Amino acid sequence: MNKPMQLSSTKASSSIYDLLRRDLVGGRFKAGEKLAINTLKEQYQVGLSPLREALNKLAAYGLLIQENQRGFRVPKLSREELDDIARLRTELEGMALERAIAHGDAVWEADLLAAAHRLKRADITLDKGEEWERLHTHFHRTLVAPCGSVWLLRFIEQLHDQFDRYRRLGPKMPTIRQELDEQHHELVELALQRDATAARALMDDPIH
Amino acid sequence: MNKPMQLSSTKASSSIYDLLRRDLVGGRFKAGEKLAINTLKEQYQVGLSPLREALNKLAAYGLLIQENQRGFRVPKLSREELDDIARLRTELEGMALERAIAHGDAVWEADLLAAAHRLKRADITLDKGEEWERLHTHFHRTLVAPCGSVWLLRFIEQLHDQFDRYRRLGPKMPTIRQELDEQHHELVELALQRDATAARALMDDPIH
DNA sequence: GTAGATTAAAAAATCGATTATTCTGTCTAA
DNA sequence: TTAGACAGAATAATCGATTTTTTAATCTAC
Repeated sequence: MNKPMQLSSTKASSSIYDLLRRDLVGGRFKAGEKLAINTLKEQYQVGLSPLREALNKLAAYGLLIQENQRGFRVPKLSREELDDIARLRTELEGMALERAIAHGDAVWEADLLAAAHRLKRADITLDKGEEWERLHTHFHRTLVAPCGSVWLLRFIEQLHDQFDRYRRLGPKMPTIRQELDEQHHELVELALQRDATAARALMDDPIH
Repeated sequence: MNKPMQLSSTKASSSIYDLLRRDLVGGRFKAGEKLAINTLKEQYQVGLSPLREALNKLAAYGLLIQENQRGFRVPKLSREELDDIARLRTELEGMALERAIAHGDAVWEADLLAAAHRLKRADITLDKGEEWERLHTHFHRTLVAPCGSVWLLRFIEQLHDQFDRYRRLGPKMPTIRQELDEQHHELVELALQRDATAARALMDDPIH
């Protein structure tokens, strides 16, 4: 009972990484913007070393561009890249969903129903916001979780972040929300029925 | 004529990253090994900051594990992960090859022939070694280059590195070389004939 | 003897300051 | 007027030292 037993890591480097990642994906930086390290240092109240290490990781992850001797920059958006990301994400998520349907057990079914339900509630209650984003991410993560491939999940996560950045920074599409509701519901139905073919076909629909 | 005009980046952080990546993929570290930062610092003759930034990038890339407050570790090998990597790599390369066959132009055909030829020469001449590895990598990179998806290429590269690490660290398979020769040759043939289906079928063969 | 506490040594993470590079505005020569 | 050179300011990258945390070894109470 003596040890404080710190449950979550209090490492400066990790937490600044999470914060920056959230803000980059959340579109709180302009595309193409140059990051002023000293400004960030003050804004996030961290030292230079942890900050630089976080920026390096984010660059390796693809949320930042690291230029030779001139610091870090937020990647520009392009129509071509958005298409690339959306298409590849569709294909990889489809692949993962097929495998998840083949391997997922009863616990998965329960988790999936729960995630879908919570998302639906949030859809009705809240207009938009961080909470909805969190639940939406969680739903998609749950959907493909038992696919059995750590690397596939890793890539999907990465593409998800990229896609979200485009969704937040790019022009808004107001009608998406309702279509999303129905698609999510259908996906759950098909997953529970283990209908891999139909689920994959639905997944190939670019909006989800 | 005054400026020294440094052609290649002389950034400590970048070069140590490349070196470490090469050595990790090349199997010069034991799987599961803990990296002693101070030892690395001396071995590679770099400062602490560039070294740590490189290690952070490698962790984000998946060639190192970063543990809470206890430094960096070389990932362990597991049969399951090898299967995961090999399978996913096969699927993604197949996907990329299909697209490359659809989009590749005459320059690609020439590059591909050249890369295949050089690889074949190296196969005959050199027994094994860094040069063969370099040419082998280059051949596979050329094969999928015009697939049109930056992100797909990025993931394939990543999986390629992972697979190579297993190939270098895991138990050796002596008969692979010859099979490789033939498969490479066939792949070129099918690519030039634009036979996507057959090429993909060949690609699905786990050894290549 | 053994579990748990205590402390010393080792290592990782972070900080503050220094060095190297790039950027910006001004000047000069054609 | 303008292209190029130059100097000063701003910024990025790196270093050396300090702080924090973990690991290992030893001790103490039961």
